[in-house]
Formats: sequence, C-alpha cells, structure tokens
Amino acid sequence: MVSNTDSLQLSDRSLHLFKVLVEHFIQDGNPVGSRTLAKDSDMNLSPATIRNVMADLEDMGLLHSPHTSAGRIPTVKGYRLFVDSLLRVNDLKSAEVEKIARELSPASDFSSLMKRTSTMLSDITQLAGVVMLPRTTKSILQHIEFLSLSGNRVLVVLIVNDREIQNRIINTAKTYSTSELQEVSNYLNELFAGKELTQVRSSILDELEKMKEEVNHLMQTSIEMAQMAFGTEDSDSDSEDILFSGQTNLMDVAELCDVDKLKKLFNTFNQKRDILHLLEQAINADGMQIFIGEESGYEVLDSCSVVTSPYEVEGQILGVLGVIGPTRMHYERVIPIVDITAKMLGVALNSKN
Amino acid sequence: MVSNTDSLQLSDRSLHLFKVLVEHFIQDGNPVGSRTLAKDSDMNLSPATIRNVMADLEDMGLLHSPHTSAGRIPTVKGYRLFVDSLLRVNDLKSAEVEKIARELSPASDFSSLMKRTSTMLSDITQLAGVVMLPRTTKSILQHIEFLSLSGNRVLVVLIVNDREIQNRIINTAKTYSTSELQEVSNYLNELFAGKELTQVRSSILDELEKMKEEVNHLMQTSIEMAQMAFGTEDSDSDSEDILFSGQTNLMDVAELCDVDKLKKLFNTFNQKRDILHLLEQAINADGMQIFIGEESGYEVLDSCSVVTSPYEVEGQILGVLGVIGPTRMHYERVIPIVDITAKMLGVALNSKN
DNA sequence: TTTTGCACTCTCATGTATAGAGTGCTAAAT
DNA sequence: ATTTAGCACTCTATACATGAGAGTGCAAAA
Repeated sequence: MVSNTDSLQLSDRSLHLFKVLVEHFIQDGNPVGSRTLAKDSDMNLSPATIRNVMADLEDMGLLHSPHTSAGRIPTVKGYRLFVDSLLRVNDLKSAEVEKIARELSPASDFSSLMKRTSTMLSDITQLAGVVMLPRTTKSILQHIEFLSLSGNRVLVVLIVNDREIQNRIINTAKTYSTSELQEVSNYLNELFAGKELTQVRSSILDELEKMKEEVNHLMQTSIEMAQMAFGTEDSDSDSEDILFSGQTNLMDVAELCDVDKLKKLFNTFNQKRDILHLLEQAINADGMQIFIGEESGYEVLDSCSVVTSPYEVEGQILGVLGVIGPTRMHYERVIPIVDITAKMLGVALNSKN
Repeated sequence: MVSNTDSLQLSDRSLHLFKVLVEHFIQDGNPVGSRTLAKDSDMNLSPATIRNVMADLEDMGLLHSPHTSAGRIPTVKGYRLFVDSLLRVNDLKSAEVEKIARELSPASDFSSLMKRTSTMLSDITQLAGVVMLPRTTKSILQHIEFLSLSGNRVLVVLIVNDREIQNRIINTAKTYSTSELQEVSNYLNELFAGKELTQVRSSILDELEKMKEEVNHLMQTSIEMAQMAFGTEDSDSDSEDILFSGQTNLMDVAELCDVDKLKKLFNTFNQKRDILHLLEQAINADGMQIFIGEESGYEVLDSCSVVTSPYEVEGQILGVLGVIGPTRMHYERVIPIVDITAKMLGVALNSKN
C-alpha cells in the first residue's frame, strides 16, 4: 500500500505553496488563509484554487486548521517536510559569525567556555540554549596530589583527562605531615598515573588484598588513602553535566504563554533528566539533529523544537549543544547558528591542548 | 505633629480585627469584606460597625480597596504592622524540624550542603529559596601548589580559609619540571602562607621591584608565577555567590500569574546582582530581616516579600539565607523555618571544622 | 483545471442586562 | 457616644446577544 502522504505525490506547485505558507506562519504566528497565501505566493492563483491545494495538504497531514474559519498551520509532519526538504538555510551574516567567534575565543578555561557557549546560543537566537558537557566515560587519571588541611582533613586534587580538575576532601584517621603526603602522592602517581579511573578503582581493591601479606607501611597508608580519595564523589561538579541558559526567553513565546505549561517546561529543565536523555539520542545520530514537537517523545516539549549538533575534537565527539524553542521557530536561522557554533566550539577546544 | 498612622492610636479591637483580616486574606487571597470579617472575628459586631473600623484602618494606610465594591486587603504598611507586632509565630512541628535537620546533616561537602539548604528551603515552603554563600572578604591563603599539565600549562591550587579550594590554570612561557614547580611552591608557601590574599597581591608587586636588583633565579621564577596565579580570576566558582532554587514554585502564585511580571522576576534572579545587593543589606542588620513588597527597593519585587536570616559559625556571620515569595505568604510559618534553617546551617558548618 | 459565487461556520470584539458583593452615609436604637 | 439597621450606590463578574470578519467547502460556470 502506497501512503497517500508520500511527498512524491506532491506537485511542485503544492510544495511551493506549502513552503510559503510555513514561512508565513513562522514569520507572524497567525494561521494562514487562502486569501493571504494567494497574495503572498506570487503565483497568480485565486484563493479558491489555493483552497483546493490546502485541502489536499491537509488530507496528507501536513496542515491543520485550529477551527473551521481559521487559516491553516503546519503540523509536526509538515514542519518535518519543511525542514528536511524545503528549507534553504541562509548563510549567516559575517557580523554574526564574528560575534560567535568572539564569544568562543579559547582564551578562557574549559568550564567558562562551555557556559559562554550556552549563553551565546540563547542570546543570539533569543531562545533557550543548551550545552551537554563531555561525557567522561574515558577518564584518564593524569595526576593525584594530597594536600594537608587543618584537622585530619586532606585535600585530594585529581587531574583527569588533562582538562578536568576534581577536588575532594577526605577525613583521615591520623594527621599526616606534608612530607608523608608527598610520599603517598609520589607512590600513587607511579602506580596509577595514566590509567583509567575505573581501572584505578579496581586496582585499589587488588592492592588491598596484597596488603594483608606485605607490611610496607608507605604502601599501606597510600592504598588506604587512595581508597578514600576514589571512593567519595567529586565534590565539585555535582553531575552538572548540562548547561542551560536563556530559559526566560521562552516566556515571550506566544505558544507557551500558559503559565502552567511554562512551569512544567521549566521543571523539566531543572530536573535535567529528560533533556539529558534527549541529548543522548542526539549524540548518537551523527550530525545535526532536529526534534520537532512530539517527536522528542516528551510531552512537555510538545510545542517545542530542539535543534542540536554534536561538537567534536579530532573526530572524537565530545558532547552535544543546541537550542530549544517553539516549533514555530526560524529554522533557517537557528540551524546554521547551531551548526557553526558546534564547529567553532570544537576548534576552540582543540586549540586548548 | 503626631502621625495619625501611629499604631498607638489603634484600639485593641481595631488591631484584632485587622489581624483577623490579614490572616484571612493570607489564607485565601480574596479581599475581605465587612460581612465576612464580622462572622470570622467572633466579636459579635455587625458588619456596619466593622465597616467603620475598616474605614479608619484604610485612612491610616493599613488597608486598601482594589475597587469600591471589593473587600479590603493589607497594604505594605499593613503587612509591616502585622509582621512586627501582631504575628505570633508557631513552633514548627517536630516532624518538620527533623526534616530540616536531616537535609542539613553535615555529612557532605561544603558546596553541596549549601545547595541542599537552598532546595530544602524551597521544598518546605513551596516558595523560592535563596542562599548567599560566605563572603570571602578575609581570605587567608593557607597553601599554594603548582602542578604541571601538558603543554606549558600549569595548574595552581589555592587553599583559602581552610575551606575553599580554588583552581586556576596559567600558561607559562616555558615548560617547568615537577621538581622546579615543587621548589616554586615551597618558596611561595614560605613567603605567603597565612597571609591575606590582598596582602599577598601587594607583596608580589614589592617583590617584583626587589627582583630587578637580585638575580636569584628561583625567586624570579616564583614571583613571576605567583603574579600569574593571583592575577587571573578563580576559574571555578565564577562568582557563584548566590544559590537559588524553586523559582518555579512562584509560578503558582496568583499574584504573579502575569507572564511578563514573571519574566522580569526570573531575569532578576538570573542576573543575581539585585538580589545580592538586597541580601547584603540583610547581612548587616543583625538577625532576621523581612522585606515586604516595595520595601526592598526593587520594582520587580513589588508584590514579593523576602524573609532572610544570617547564618553564623562561632559568632561570625558567614552569609545570609532566606525565602522569596508573594507578600501574601504564610509569614507565621516561613519565619520560623528560615530562622531555624539558619541556625542549623550554622551548626552543620561548625561541625565540619 | 481554474475560477466565481454563495451559503455556512467559527471566532472575536462589543454591548447589554443582571446578580452579587461591598461600601458609605444617615437615621434610629441602645 | 456607640452601635446598628436601612438604603442607595458602585463596581465586578457572568451570561447572553449581536454583528463584523475571516475563512471554508462546494457546485456551477469559465
């Protein structure tokens, strides 16, 4: 059975009219009627003809009328067709490209670069920006250092992946001198530097076994402290794996003027969980990804679209960034912005090595 | 001239009626009329009498009518009187006290403790919680350590006030070996440990002067690196000096149902600046502080009240925490919650030393 | 195949009437 | 001197009616 919604069945004329309609609707948000479209399409067709075409498009599920005497608006399926086949993305004005480049100048540390990327996205699009931080699946321990604090507290500094610094505080049974801690650091670095964090953890357990036989005091102390150091969670980056900004921009969006809807949306942002899942889908599909309305699978995002792109360094995908806005967004503008931002972030991150 | 708004001129009866009115209004948010108040006040007075009293109260600026045929609602001045003189704060249910205590158990690191304090405040009050982190005016440098990263980058770890860890990355002209960095660390620790950060900064400048004469290589390197270390800003806690949570709770508040108002409020939260100023006022006035409506001096907070209390360790005020909600909030509940939270946070912080 | 003409539907803004709540004032009652 | 009852008045909220405007669908003509 051949679906009658197959876009191949659409004449060029229908497609063109559809495109004009979607553009018109994205522009001013009002349902578009046959009269308006007749004028706007420059095709010298009467409203009646347009009406016939629109009726066909509606049958195919591309358009939809809010009510009998309103114009028509695109359905999710309509947006999909528009975005996939009809959209011509404009090149960005060079001024905008420069603005992005300026914001992503690598002259700052990692976390503030990411944060600035997010705010830049929201500023420039006037929508909500989102950046998913690199997943740290492969965490190579580069260096470990112990510093004595007052009391029996010891500060552990872990340098991971040469980029990420983790601070942890552990409480020890006795007070250690600086030189003792230095020795412990040296010993552990020799043992663990360059290894994967998970590997380190399991090694510690092995060493604990051995310890029962050997009675080297330094080793014993070291392994005990390592256990504590790697046992606690990172005290600092409390699973802050996703950065939002510009959520308030969404308050201007007419489609979301309902306070209740807004509240649900904001709560979803705060929980991060759902958005994280969505972005994880986007990281697997390579290249730019666009979720329109219900396609995301999350009810709160029903009237939203999410435009994402992974960013990478040396061919290695590190994370995803993107923009969240109403389904009725200026895709032809947002798409190249997200695209170029991802690329430039990759460059900025690369130049930091 | 004696102000006719002086509360001393108010009879007990007027005060009691006023109190009942405010409580009633806080309860259900509708303007209270004479009929309702007559029933509610248990004073066996007719609505007409009540009306006379209410007219007096309105003359004094304590009440206000939205329009001729509505009941009356308290003005800011009215709330002030209510909060200062009429309010009897209930003791919290022990279940709630326990909940607070559980959330503030000291068994976690500093920053997550603060974050949990904030979310707990918003959860328990169903309003927005806010915590201002300790101001680091007196920053005593306890320890400085340099660790080599790849390239010419060096990680600087500063331990300040024995509690706060700051990580900074600096780019050096040449690559330093671990032992060189160790020497530099030792030298700088000898020189600066135990001193105030501002003092350290000026000392560096002094040393730079001396350097021109002396030609000790170690010293020279050390001071140069110190200059970079203390010159850059803290890369991590990017002035995250204030923690919000539960902002979305305010979306349920009827007084703020206007999306535009909400947006302004949320933007104010995001900028942090104004709220920070407000909390800084609260830190100076000792003890609990309540800003009602316009009293805060910020237009966006016009229909909000802010209840704050400083938290302290060993008599030393570290910061402020509080709750932001509508002027029409359950003060008798919010006030003891904020109060006890501040006290318990102090205890929790103290037990961490 | 396209257009014209027309009846029809639905929304939205406006106007009108009415019930309900509450007030202020005056005069009577305590 | 206070308190109360009575009453006219004001304002809101609600429901309902009305008409203009926008847009549709369909049948017949071009």
